[in-house]
Amino acid sequence: MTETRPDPLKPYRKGPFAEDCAPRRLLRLFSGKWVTMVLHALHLMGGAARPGSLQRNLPGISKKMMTQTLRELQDLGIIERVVLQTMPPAVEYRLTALGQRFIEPLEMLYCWGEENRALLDQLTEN
Amino acid sequence: MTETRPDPLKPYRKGPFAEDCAPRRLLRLFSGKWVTMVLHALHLMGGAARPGSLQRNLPGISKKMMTQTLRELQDLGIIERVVLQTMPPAVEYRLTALGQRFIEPLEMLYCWGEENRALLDQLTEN
DNA sequence: CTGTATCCTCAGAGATACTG
DNA sequence: CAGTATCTCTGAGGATACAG
Repeated sequence: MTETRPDPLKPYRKGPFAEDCAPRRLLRLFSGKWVTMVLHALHLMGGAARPGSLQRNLPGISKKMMTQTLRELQDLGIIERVVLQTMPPAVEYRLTALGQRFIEPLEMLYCWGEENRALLDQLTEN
Repeated sequence: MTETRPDPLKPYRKGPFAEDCAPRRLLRLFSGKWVTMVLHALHLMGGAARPGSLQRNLPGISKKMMTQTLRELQDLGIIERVVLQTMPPAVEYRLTALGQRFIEPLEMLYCWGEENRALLDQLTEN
């Protein structure tokens, strides 16, 4: 117990390409299958949307992955869950101020991808 | 044998957030654990580098993942494998013209990440 | 030094059914 | 409609030993 073993994360912390450097953390955030799509959709929908609406706009996502992704983004402080005081009560998710900031690099990527579709098509498919 | 089952990819192909739209393909390319780090390192090293050198600059990557990532990028036409006619012969990998183009969005992300380290630190860690 | 071949683990992702 | 709870499974990622 309390064995003295080498920190398994240590090797990642050295050098100019450290595993947990800022850019890498951004890339990790974007590496989930649905995170970027949910954020992008949320952005296109004006920064706020109801779960059902989101799900209908993201064909292929399961209810589980939708909830899971929303929860993750919520825990990160990127979106917030708001209970609307309507009758009957409704739920919607909104980009936070922090979340809005992360839309910037995401939209950069989306724009680049759309403008350079030709390059992406050029990639040898396998 | 040639069963007639519903195309499992079909649902992803519909709607404005299609799974295989250009921006998504770019994001998928960048979602591998080492792809972006290898490309970024290669870029910082002048667009060409020997495998051993790359590996020393990417602490934590195993030889297997190194080879695998290089092979993948090579198959996509993003990098090329060059055998140097030296004595003894040596190998190096170079960004192709196509590959150079993909450096653009990647460096965008890296820059954004570095300039916005504060925002990334602000994410509620869990 | 470069690259391959195995084997293994575990987390991400999905299918399904159930609860307010 | 929103959300939870299980169960399953594929495959990305990693460790290790071997080969040219």
